[in-house]
Amino acid sequence: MSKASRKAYDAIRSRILTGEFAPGTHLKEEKLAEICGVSRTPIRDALRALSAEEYVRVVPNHGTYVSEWSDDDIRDIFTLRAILEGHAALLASGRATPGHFEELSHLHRTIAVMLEKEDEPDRDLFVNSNRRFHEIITEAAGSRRLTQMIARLVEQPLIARTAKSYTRSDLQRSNHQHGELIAAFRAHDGAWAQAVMKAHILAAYQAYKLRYKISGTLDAGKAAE
Amino acid sequence: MSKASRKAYDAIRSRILTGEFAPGTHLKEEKLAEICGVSRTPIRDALRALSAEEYVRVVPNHGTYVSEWSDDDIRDIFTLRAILEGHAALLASGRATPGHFEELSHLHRTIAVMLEKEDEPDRDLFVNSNRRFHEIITEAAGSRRLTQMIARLVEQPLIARTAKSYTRSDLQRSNHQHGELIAAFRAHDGAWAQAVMKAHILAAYQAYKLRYKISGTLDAGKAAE
DNA sequence: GGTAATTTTATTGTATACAAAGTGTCCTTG
DNA sequence: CAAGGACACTTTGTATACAATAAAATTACC
Repeated sequence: MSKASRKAYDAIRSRILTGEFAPGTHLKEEKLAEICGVSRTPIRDALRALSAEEYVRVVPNHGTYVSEWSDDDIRDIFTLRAILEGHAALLASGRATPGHFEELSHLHRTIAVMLEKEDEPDRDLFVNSNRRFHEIITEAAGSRRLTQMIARLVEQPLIARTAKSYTRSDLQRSNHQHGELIAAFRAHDGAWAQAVMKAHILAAYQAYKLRYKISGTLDAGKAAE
Repeated sequence: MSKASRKAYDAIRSRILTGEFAPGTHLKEEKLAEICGVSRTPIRDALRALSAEEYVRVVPNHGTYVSEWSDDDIRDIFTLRAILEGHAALLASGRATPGHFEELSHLHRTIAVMLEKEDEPDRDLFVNSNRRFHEIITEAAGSRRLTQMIARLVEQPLIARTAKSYTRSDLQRSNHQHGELIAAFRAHDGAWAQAVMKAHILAAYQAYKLRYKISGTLDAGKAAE
């Protein structure tokens, strides 16, 4: 994507992420063009890209609307994340380099240090470190397609909401699981890494559900016999 | 997508599928506009859409090129198909309706009848029936996102090439596995359905590899303990 | 006064013209 | 003769004008 399109893409995406453009909002091209300071052409480019990533849905001849996520969508996202990131962890356990280990350990310690302090946990630090932690693992897995699929699932608003729903002990549990993942990687035990990653993500879903009062269980559970 | 864009999309996509636009080809917008009988604007729409589906890759300020698939890409595609379609089979086993059963059985018989004849197998019939068979299962799984992910993986040229690589006994094995999938669905045994589906796809990868002389094993194999 | 047809208006879709960026060639110069 | 720079050319990127479409409001007719 090039200059103006990129500018428009970033501007629109960030406004969706912050909630300035709420789910269901009808995004009008002319208005967006004005906001972004470019013409409608790159705006349309950006909207099509955002549509491919499910941030918006475009209805032909009607317009494009900010995506609304149903409880079923949320369930599907966590289910697929558990499956795909689990697989990524499996692959990464055989392919991670010393450089990967080092960065993972560093992030693990960073969060641990933050959680040891008395005051309110720094959730921004947690969200960013956590995102990077997961990114490293999917990168280490070494499959372009897998990386892209996961990236499209891990939409930021959902992650941010999940982190907000965490209690201090949830945060500690999460970081403990990160530590266990590192141990599994060091042992080159793919099955272990995969199991920890799945548990890690299903626990996140549980926290999310409790916070946002979604009922129902995760289908992936049936697979984990 | 609307009229002109759709027209361009279909025209370009079908030319990629038939090989008229070979992998690596530089697709020039003006030329495409001439071929499709529309202006460059909908052509660009179509190219961006095809890019999201990995049919082409667009290099900013240089142009868009028909995707070339490496052996690693092929491996990733089959691996991810095994995982995701396996999961779809798991879900479908709990959600398939009598209507689904009926159509699956019909397709199964159609292929069986075709294979009983003495003459050369009708590969077009096989490809189409097979595609529909898998489509029904992913639809029955009832997850929009999962359906879309699988659809993006199952690119037609790869499927067509796979079918071409099949011997008569491969075709029979494949259809036998379809029968076993139906049995698993009828028994509402998700784990069974998932296992059969994974095996079904990994067998397809094996046939593909033998035909096209790709070496290396499938990473997913490690997961199937 | 209500309903249906029609006009108006708001918004997206398409074409075209122009701007920017990159590539290669040819000329100049050391 | 080689290296560097300028220029021309090709191709993509962006803006704008116009066309098509769908929704809403208004008017006419029953």
